[in-house]
Amino acid sequence: MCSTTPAEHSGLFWEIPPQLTNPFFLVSCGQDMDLIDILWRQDIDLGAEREVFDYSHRQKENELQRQRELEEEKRQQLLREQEKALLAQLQLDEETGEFVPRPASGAEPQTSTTPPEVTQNGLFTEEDGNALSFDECMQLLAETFPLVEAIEATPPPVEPSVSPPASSVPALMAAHQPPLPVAVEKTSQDLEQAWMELLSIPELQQCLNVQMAADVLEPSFSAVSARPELQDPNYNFYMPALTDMEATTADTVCPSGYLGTFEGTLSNTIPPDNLNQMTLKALDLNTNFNADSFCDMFYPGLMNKVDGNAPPANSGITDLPLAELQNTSPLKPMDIPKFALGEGFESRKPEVNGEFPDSDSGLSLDASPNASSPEKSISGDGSFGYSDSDMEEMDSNPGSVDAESDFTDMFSPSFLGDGYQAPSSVGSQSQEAKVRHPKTEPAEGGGHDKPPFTKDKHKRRAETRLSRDEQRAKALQIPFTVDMIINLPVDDFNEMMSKQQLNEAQLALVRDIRRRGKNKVAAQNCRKRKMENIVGLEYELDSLKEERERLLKERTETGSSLREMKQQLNSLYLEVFGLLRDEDGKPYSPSEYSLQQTSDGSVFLVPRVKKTLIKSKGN
DNA sequence: TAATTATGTCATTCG
DNA sequence: ACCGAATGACATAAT
Repeated sequence: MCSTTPAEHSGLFWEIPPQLTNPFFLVSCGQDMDLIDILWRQDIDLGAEREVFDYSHRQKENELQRQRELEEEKRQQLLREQEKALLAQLQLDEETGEFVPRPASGAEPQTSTTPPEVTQNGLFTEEDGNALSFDECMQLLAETFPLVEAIEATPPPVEPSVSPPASSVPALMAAHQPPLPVAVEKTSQDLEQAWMELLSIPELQQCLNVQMAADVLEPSFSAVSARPELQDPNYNFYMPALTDMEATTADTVCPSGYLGTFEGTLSNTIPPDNLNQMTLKALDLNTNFNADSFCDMFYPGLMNKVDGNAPPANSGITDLPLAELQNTSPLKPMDIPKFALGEGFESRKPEVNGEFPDSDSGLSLDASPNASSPEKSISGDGSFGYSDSDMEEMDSNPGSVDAESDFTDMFSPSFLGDGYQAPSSVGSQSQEAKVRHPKTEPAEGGGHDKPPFTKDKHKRRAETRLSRDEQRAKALQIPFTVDMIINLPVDDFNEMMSKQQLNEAQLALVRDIRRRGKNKVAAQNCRKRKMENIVGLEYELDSLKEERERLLKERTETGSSLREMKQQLNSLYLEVFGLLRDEDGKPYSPSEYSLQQTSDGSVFLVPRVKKTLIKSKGN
């Protein structure tokens, strides 16, 4: 019966009795005669005999008695719930966060965990007919007034574009109910885009993280965290819901005006005591449409923080809360993997595991393998789980290097473990090289970057990253900076090492760090020199090419000049020879005479005949 | 997706 | 013989 729990109706939808507006309810619920009973009892002036409504007095009396019993039971249950609501806010958060039925109310059959199908099929038993009546009412109401009622029932008019929680509910319903107006989906899409843009703002993410850190320690979230919808397209609703959820506790952090809108609408409609109850009920309602999405919508922070299944692109966000968790919570480092693995998180997808930032720096990846294969947990496993992808994920949080460092520091002791043995430097390197990459590939391959965060990912590529050796040094708690280890002169380095009592693993690591660091610098210098050599050679090549061109040009010019001079000489010769005359005043024949110049500059006319004679004699 | 580039690392040689 | 620099070769990430 939908009208048997006044307290449940004291809130949002009380003004709209579904059983009166929806004929389907009367039919499907199968308790129309009970309703008539009630109506008859409530209004004695009905003017008609009871027999008009009843099949028989006997049946009605039985039903009436049963109805009274149920009402009494409901009333008691309500009292218990109200007591609990007044007891502690924390408990209420717990319930909403856990998404499970209220623990104390044994008389309450099924509420939030009731499968949606049960409430929808209309096959009410007498017990869950009462227990689910309000859910049914909510569903019917939602079906009858999908969007309008949800918003209009809240007195202060809320603008959909700035009220993610209010409008996201119908959006989620739309995923399950095709008859919804198209405008609703469009609105949700716009909201999605708007949220993507909003979430891409680092400041806003940080703002959200601060709040998330405050709720990290909420004890009951395992049921929420275990769900696998990491790629849920409704992820965009997480953060709005998060802000909504946390607006109740941390209004001061998030400046956005919409944070309190949904809260405000509820609080304006119902008394504060019923607020959480109403939230729970509304939650039940929406489990019919998209339970996962709705859960995510209301408890995103918990998911992000606890199970480490934060949407990968959001990995940068999760770093900070995790780090803060380490600092603020009584949890010990070793508790984290136990916590993550033992409380329902084992259902995580494998690739999601790798996606968790810092995961194999001691949390999830290396925590469990540690026990099974200790030798891999030594420096051999990429030096305590630090790998290229790890570095990438660690550095993924812009400006949170400190947080990451704290994180590493927190986990290093547990990482070393009792079975830790000093690796030989050579062995550690080779083994490290073997193990590191296969382990990181799944993490890389399992990326679920969401569009809003791709910019972050690109951005963080440019971030300065802690080198692997720096991470290793942190992991082994080397008391020196990598810079000192590498750049100190030999004497100073030896002196520094002698002052500190380091175990063999630390010594080996320090030696490797120094060797690698030196070699890294040497390689850089070598490459620099090589490049300089290449540049110098290229410059020299250009110079030589220019020289060659110049010489070729000069040779051409010289040749042409030589030809010109020869031509001039020939002309001069002919001119001079033409001016010569013999005793008879006749010109000399060029075939018989020629002009020849001696070394002292004198010019003589030499008869060619002699020449030919000499030549003939010589022959 | 393939090609190219940048960088880190190891092994080896050189001074 | 030892040590550190230099460098070739390779692997991997980034472009």
